[in-house]
Amino acid sequence: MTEIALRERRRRQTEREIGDAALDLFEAGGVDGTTVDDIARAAGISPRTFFRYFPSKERAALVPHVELDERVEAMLAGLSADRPLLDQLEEVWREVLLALDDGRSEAGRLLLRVRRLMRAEPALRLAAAAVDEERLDALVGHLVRLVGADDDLEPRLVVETAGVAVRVSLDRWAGAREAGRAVDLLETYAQACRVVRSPGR
Amino acid sequence: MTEIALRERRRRQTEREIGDAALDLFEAGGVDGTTVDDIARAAGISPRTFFRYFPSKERAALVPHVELDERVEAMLAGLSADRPLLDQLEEVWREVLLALDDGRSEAGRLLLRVRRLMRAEPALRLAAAAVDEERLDALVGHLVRLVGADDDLEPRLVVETAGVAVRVSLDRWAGAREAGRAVDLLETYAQACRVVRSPGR
DNA sequence: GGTCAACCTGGCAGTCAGTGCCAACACGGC
DNA sequence: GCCGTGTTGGCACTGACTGCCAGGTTGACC
Repeated sequence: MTEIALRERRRRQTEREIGDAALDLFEAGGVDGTTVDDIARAAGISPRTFFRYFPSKERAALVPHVELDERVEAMLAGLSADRPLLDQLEEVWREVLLALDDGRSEAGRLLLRVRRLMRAEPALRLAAAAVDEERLDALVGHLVRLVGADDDLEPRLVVETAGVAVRVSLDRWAGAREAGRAVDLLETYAQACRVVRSPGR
Repeated sequence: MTEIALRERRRRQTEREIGDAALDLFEAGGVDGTTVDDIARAAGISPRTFFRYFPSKERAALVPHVELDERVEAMLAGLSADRPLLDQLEEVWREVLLALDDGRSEAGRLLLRVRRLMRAEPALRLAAAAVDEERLDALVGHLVRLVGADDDLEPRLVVETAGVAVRVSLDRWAGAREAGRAVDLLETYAQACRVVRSPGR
């Protein structure tokens, strides 16, 4: 029992250490300019061990934020079949963006670094897309079960649509921050949701 | 002049030959089970030459359909700033899907094979996502210039939203076809557009 | 018809990502 | 102190991808 929890905590810590090292190196020398050996050396582990923690070097920059993830999980578990799904999803993502506290919270600071990097690194965008795909697929599955649909077309479209608003908002936020401009993430997201809801002019 | 056109035609032909070989092999043994050497051998070229045609093995399965691409290009060039962009984009994509003729046209047959493969092959989905990203970015740039916006938030969201409808429709089409069910691509797309336009309930 | 220049191609050698296998090791439970 | 489980690192290997160079092709031009 406690043993498992202990190991889990240890694992998380190592994960974070490797992730931090990767992020530093990626920022300093680009993803292509950084080898797995570099990351492993910086994190004090062997390359072989690196691949026991991450399936690719890009993924090391995308360590999930456990605490935030758990909150999302809880919110998604609480979705109701009785209200429009898009409304509820937008509320959930809004909560998440709020938790980033414009880059001041732990999760926010981290995500800001990652999204900034992503803007310059196609390889990172790809890796992030793969992660997103998995998560959104799972979410679609959940929604299908929730509303008892025999067809996942609508849930899938709603999930993807909501996802687009989030992704575009985050990207613009990171881009503006990088350029020194201040952009309110939540306001951008609200605007994005508006556009997505009535995209014709 | 003519020389360039000739070389271009030659190049296209080789591209198609390599692409066909890759598609065959991917269908037979999966993407992971196929090496670049395999593809090169089947296409009668050296591995070194393969990489002069494609930047990765996955991309060999995603050879653009020149004829269709040119039509799309022409349609996108004819977009007007005076009508809602989403309406126009949906019309363009509708034309494209129409040209697939439910998998009976050359382009349709090819795309059906590719989309089928993509459903089983994450690596292919990733590669396709990278291609899409580039194209959609270019389209967003075009729209920004067209409407003279100082801000690409709205065009980007519109383009991505329209893209989601297309992608989801194609995926469902390929999936249904694979399962032996008949699904009308255009009808699915129309339904997807409807959902995307009023995603709440 | 021969020469020139601009490609196109293949081979070679090298880097690096990622994996299977095995031996050493850490550690909590007994 | 011993045991089982899980973690780690080294080794060797496959395979993607690249830079470089040495022929070969081909159309253009005299």
